[in-house]
Amino acid sequence: MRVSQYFIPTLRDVPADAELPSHKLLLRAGFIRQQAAGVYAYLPLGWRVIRNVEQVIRSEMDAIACQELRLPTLTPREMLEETGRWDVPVVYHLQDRRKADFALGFTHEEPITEVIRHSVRSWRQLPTLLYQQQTKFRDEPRPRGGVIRTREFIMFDAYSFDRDEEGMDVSFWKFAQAYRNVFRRMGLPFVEAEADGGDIGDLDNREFLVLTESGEDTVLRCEEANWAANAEACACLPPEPLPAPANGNGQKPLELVSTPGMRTIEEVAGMLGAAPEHLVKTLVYVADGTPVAVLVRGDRELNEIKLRRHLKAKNLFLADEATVEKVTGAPRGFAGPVGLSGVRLLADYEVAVMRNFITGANQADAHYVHVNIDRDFAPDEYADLRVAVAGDRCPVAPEYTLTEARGIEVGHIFKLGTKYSAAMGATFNAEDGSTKAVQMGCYGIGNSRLLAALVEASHDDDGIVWHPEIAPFHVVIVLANVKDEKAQEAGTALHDALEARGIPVMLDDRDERPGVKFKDADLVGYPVRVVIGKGLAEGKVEIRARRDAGSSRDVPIGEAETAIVALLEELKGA
RNA sequence: CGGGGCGUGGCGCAGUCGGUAGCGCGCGACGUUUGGGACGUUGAGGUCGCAGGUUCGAAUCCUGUCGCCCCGACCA
Repeated sequence: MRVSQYFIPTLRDVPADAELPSHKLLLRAGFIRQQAAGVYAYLPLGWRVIRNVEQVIRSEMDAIACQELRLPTLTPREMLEETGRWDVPVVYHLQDRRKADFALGFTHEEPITEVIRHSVRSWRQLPTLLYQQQTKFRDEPRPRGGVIRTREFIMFDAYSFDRDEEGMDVSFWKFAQAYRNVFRRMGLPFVEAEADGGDIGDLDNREFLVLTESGEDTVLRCEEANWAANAEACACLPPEPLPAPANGNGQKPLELVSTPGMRTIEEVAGMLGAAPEHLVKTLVYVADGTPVAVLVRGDRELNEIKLRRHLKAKNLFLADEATVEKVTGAPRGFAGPVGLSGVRLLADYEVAVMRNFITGANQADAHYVHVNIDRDFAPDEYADLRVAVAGDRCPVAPEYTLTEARGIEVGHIFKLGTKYSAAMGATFNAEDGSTKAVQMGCYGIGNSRLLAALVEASHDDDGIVWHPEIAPFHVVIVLANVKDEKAQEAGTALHDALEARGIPVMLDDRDERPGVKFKDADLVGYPVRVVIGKGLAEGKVEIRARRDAGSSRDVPIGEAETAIVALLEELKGA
């Protein structure tokens, strides 16, 4: 391929609305263009990377006998109503000319289960693994970060169907391994993390994240134990009990203090000269219509996912001012556990070991100091309810502490059990003659998001640095001076030789100054750059790896082909 | 949905006491140039997001509306 004939609209200036490095570079290097918020066109270079990603996934799916198919993008309303998902907020709805309702596919559990329930009758047909790579539509409240979070995106989604839970387990781990292979082949540094399954299923699930500053998710890691979890799902161990003070129980007398207008933890702590961790905040939530009060140490965040799970609540939100006042008898900012009645009172484990702390007094402009559990109040129960943070003990190896990092979720795998098969009647005849619901799993990779994650993970000040496995082209041959006929001949010959070997190669034959071509080569990120220029007089060409300017070396033109092939092999391995 | 910011040639921007739009890059032509985003000459390209309003006159003032970005909520 020749650069002069290829559509590579590179930009010198960064479009003003790009902030993330990946977004800037993908725009500047001519890989993507925006059409609307969260809606992007993939230009030839970007599309080649997407196709390479698909191809890597395809080959790993072949390896586990997972078969590619193609489900419709239009999903009939009735199908989504079977599982109660027609009204999910992110679904795009539309009507045909007869006023029949359809959704644009936002995920495909229903359509795939539809296929299975009509075609799988016997245990002998299971397990079955199926996947597709297709556009998904989700009306995201806030698209962001270029191609990281979009409303229309390309996704790999796979589904497993098994006879029983053991089989589902086997399929789940097959996919986990396939995912590792996929990301490794792309040279992508990733972590596997325990995660929250959201509403998709609350069984086992596992996230694959690329660690990068600009990630949307917070990951807590224990490198010693090789363990990680998404912060929203990371368990917190109950703290060690405090050592008993020498002088009795160490409790000071309860005291009511005036704190006019001091509502936030910072304000109260500041006024009373106490550290936030000596306060306990009392949060009032409404769970399925019933108010509950929750205690968390002042410097901690309540984890709503944990609370929702603990309460087994479908609907959970922070109470409004009026409800708070009704429950506590005080305006927002002064709620406390002392004297609180008529409401279920939960406390985070950490609160159990606190002594002489500060809380709201359930009256306007007042707080209690030296509050103590049992003496002054008693929670109905304790639970793990706070958000985990760096410095916490590792839940699986408590002798180590967790560190925090940001990550982009690029893959997520779930065990579904019979959630969808039961709802949709996907059953089969088991070996013992009974009728059972199929055990399912679902598995996703954000292909288009991966494009951004790959760039976030591999770029420098000059541009993108592609791994050969997914690079749009492996090699660029730069003709320093196109007017030089000898160089042209040599470049064309080398180009043709590499192409004949099946190596995707680009010949930069534009009538531009060399500097322009070098800048573009760096920006686009070809793993290997060959320059045919001054050295040709001595029969030499320059070869260098994009990732390492210092790797530049001159080789005799006759050895260029083998040197390039060897360099590509080296780059693939590392 | 709440908060903040921004809409002016393809891209980046300037242009508010209101007077009929400018700069850089890019683009076309010609010439010189050719190892890290060259230079000269010349040329094309803009209903100033849209709709109302105020005014003799609006990119500029007022009202409304649409779009885009960022933070948060949300993220099946």
